Amino acid sequence: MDTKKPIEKCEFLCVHEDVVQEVLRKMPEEETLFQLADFFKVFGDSTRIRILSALRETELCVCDIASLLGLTQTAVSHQLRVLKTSKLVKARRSGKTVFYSLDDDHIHRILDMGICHLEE
Amino acid sequence: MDTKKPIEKCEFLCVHEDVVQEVLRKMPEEETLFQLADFFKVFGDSTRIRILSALRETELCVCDIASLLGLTQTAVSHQLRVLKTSKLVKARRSGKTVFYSLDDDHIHRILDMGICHLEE
DNA sequence: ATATCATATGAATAGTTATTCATATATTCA
DNA sequence: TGAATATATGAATAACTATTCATATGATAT
Repeated sequence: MDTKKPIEKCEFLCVHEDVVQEVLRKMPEEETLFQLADFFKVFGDSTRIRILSALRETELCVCDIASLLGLTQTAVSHQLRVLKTSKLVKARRSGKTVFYSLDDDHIHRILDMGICHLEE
Repeated sequence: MDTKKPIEKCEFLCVHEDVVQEVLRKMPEEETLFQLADFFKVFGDSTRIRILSALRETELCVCDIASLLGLTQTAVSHQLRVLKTSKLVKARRSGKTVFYSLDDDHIHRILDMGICHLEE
């Protein structure tokens, strides 16, 4: 309560304590918010967005995606792993080839919503 | 056509040219996809998500946000600038205090959609 | 089995970004 | 005007992440 002030200067002197408490009570769990940020983070990279956007049309193998987007096979493979870990895409093996596709229709909608937002 | 192969090894030998062309034709503009990634990127940070989540309840001043989330005033201020630049929040000055709030209802819905997705 | 092809992966590098520190600006009050 | 307060900002640092390089794995065909 009586810690030395010189260092703290303007540290939170202006806080509206009641408002803060009320908001804290209403907000979702910390954990939920971290998960939410992680969720959006996956969409927040142009390479991944372009991959998802391509997969929105049809399933594609790694080479097709690389060719399509002008990326190396390795870069695509790494990002597909991220997308797969996040359950945004799924893989289907056919011989030497692995075909990727969007994991479910939900992903479609999220992309559409984003594009829709840009158009405003 | 007859460039030396040794270096290229497995570079795109397996491409399904017709499929690639078709997808390319249907995909949105490159530019749109980059914008889309940038849009999601703003949501892809836990500090920003927590700030937005707090502002979902009510407008708040910088100090309140900092106190609420256990962050420094500076860190909050920097992130508010990012959010403001991206048109996700707006500022209202009242004397020495600046109150921030979500820029429009749209942001609400995007957050809700994200949370909704997590709950599946 | 061996060679070839498609994909995956570990490690290193390069590029990006969030936070901190120091300080500046803007507003109020005495 | 000068002191105090709330917020903003530039520069440096620290943490993170995408890409590349080299190589491994998995699958097919000869």
